[in-house]
Formats: sequence, C-alpha cells, structure tokens
Amino acid sequence: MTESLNPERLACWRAYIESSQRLFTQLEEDLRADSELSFADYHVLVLLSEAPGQRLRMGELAGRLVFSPSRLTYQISSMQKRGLVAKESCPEDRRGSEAVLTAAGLLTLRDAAPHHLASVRTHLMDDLDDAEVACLTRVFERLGRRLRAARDASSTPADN
Amino acid sequence: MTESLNPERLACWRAYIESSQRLFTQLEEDLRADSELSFADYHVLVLLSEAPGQRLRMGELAGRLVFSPSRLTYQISSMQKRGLVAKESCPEDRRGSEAVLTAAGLLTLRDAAPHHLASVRTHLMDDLDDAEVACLTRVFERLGRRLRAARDASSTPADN
DNA sequence: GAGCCACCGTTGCAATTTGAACGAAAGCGG
DNA sequence: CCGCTTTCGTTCAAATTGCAACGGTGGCTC
Repeated sequence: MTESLNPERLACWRAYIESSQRLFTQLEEDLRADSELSFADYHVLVLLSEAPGQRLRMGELAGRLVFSPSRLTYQISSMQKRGLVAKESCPEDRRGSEAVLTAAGLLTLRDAAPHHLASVRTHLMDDLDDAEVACLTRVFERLGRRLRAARDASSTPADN
Repeated sequence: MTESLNPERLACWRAYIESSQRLFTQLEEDLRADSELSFADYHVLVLLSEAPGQRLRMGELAGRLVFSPSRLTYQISSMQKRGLVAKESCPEDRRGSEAVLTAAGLLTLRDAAPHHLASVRTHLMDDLDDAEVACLTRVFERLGRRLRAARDASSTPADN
C-alpha cells in the first residue's frame, strides 16, 4: 500500500491535505462572519479589482479561479443579483461576455479585505518564518506552473 | 489593501491557494479516471482501513475528514449503496453509529491506491526534494495542530 | 428517577456544483 | 461565400453540500 511513497512523504502529503482543508474551511467561516462574502466571492472581487478596466472574460476568470464554466456562470449570476458585479457582452467576440466590477463590489471588497487578510495572517502567515515562506512560494509556484502546463497539454491531444 | 500582508507573503498565499485548488481538482479527476472513487470516497476508505476493527464512529470520521455531520451522513450512505462500507449502530452509545469497511471496500481501496499514489507522486511529490518535504511537513503539521486547537477552543465558549 | 442540558447523527430543504447537451459565433479550408 | 470544426458561455437535470431543526440518548443534579 505504501510501495510508491515513502513514510515521510506520505506523512507530508496527509498533513498538507488535512491542514489545507481545515484552513480553507476556517477562512470561509471567518469571511462569512464579518462580511457577506464567500471565499469564491472574495476571489472574484480581487481578480476583477486588479484587472485592467476592472473587467474579465468569463473564461479567463474561470481559468484563474479553477472553476468549471457552469460553476462560474452560476457564481457570477449570484454576485450580479447582489449587485457586486455586472455582466456585459464582449465587443470583440459576440459569443463571450465579461464580468465587470461595480462600485458596490469594490466597496464591499475594500471593506472585507482587511478582515480577510488578518484572518490569513493569524491562521497561517504569522506562524511562518521567512525561510518557510520562501520554501512554500517556490514549491507552489512550481506546482502551479506544472499543473497549468499539464492542463494545456491535455487539451491539445498532442503530437505523438 | 496590502497593509497587513507584505508582497512576498501575499504572493506565497496566492500561489498556495491556486496550486492547491488545481492539485485537488487534478487528483480528483485522475482518481475518477481509473477507479469508481471520488477523493472523499478514497479518504474514507483509507481512514477505515487503518482503524482498529476497520470501523469508526461517524463523529470521528467527520472530524478527520473535515466534513460537516450532514455531509458525512450523505457520504457514507452513498458508499453504503455501492457496498463499500456498512453502517452499524454503536454498542456503547446508542445515539451513535459507526461505519465499517466491507471486504469489497477494502478490495476497491487496494485496487485504487497504487494509481492514486502514483498520481500524488507525479503531480506533487516527485518534484520536491527532501528539504522541501521536510519544510512542508513542519509547516502543515504545525498548522493542523493550531487549527484543531482553535476549533476545540471555539466549541468551548471558554473561561473569560 | 425526574428534570434538564449537552451531544450524536439524521432529515428536510435550499443553495451550490457537476456534467452533458446546446445555441450562437468565430475560424478555417476550399 | 459555403460547410465544418472549435470555442464561448449557458442551460437543465442530477448529485452534492450546508444549515437549521429534530428525535433519541447520555449525564448530571437534586
């Protein structure tokens, strides 16, 4: 049962999985406690707030959030009902549409961000020293690049 | 917007979130591809297979999986329908019940484990050196302890 | 041993998420 | 300018998940 992952690495893997699960659950809970936002809502707002024109194509947003297309459609329409974003059809490509941050959405984000970031610090970051931060950054940026590459490769059946 | 988390740490946080999301999605997909199991199914089977008597109380299982009680009820009943686990009422405490691994469940696990572990290796572990594994283990075990402690503390209103 | 409060899981129901099927455009080759 | 294939998002139905309310004990106090 363990022939393909030595005990140290298995323990590492398990600690990572469980703690991450717990952390995401906790952050979600904190976020809901002092704002009307879910973790997903918050990330949508962050991405839009940083985008040029504070707008992004649905596909782009789905890709960055690691959401399925239909999930994103639902997510955005939910935020639209609450007035956090608006949806406009894309001028260059009439198939597509883009989500646009509203003034209310920006205010909501500015309001929630300090609480959320504080939450990230207390639960995770404040407990890490600089070397650990550097290690995590290195590992997860590498992992992200690899997984994005793998995803892109699998959509292109390839040249075998 | 950034006054409470410096740029390095913010980047670290973001890489961690996004890559983890991608990794979990990928592992789930791989698991479904070469077994009939979801990530949750797999973890239930692992925990039960390691438990004495290959059985665990619902609450214990929920705690370790970081599942809400109702989610676990649903999860187990789903696995029960597929014959992977059985449910028995607990002798010592008639309020509770316990999930028991079935022979079929164990076989399914043994069958799926090599594939899943290979998947964990190719997507994550094979790309880490020993120092990185050590760092992740240290960080996430500490995080897990802290979050469990926080959760326990918040359920006990406390002595203020 | 009655009264009460805490705990264990389950249920009912609403909200969310997935996955397949679609309609509308774009892009391409002829 | 046709057909054909792809891509972009959406939609619908089904599966999953969260949340609040419950039924059934256990535990404790008096």
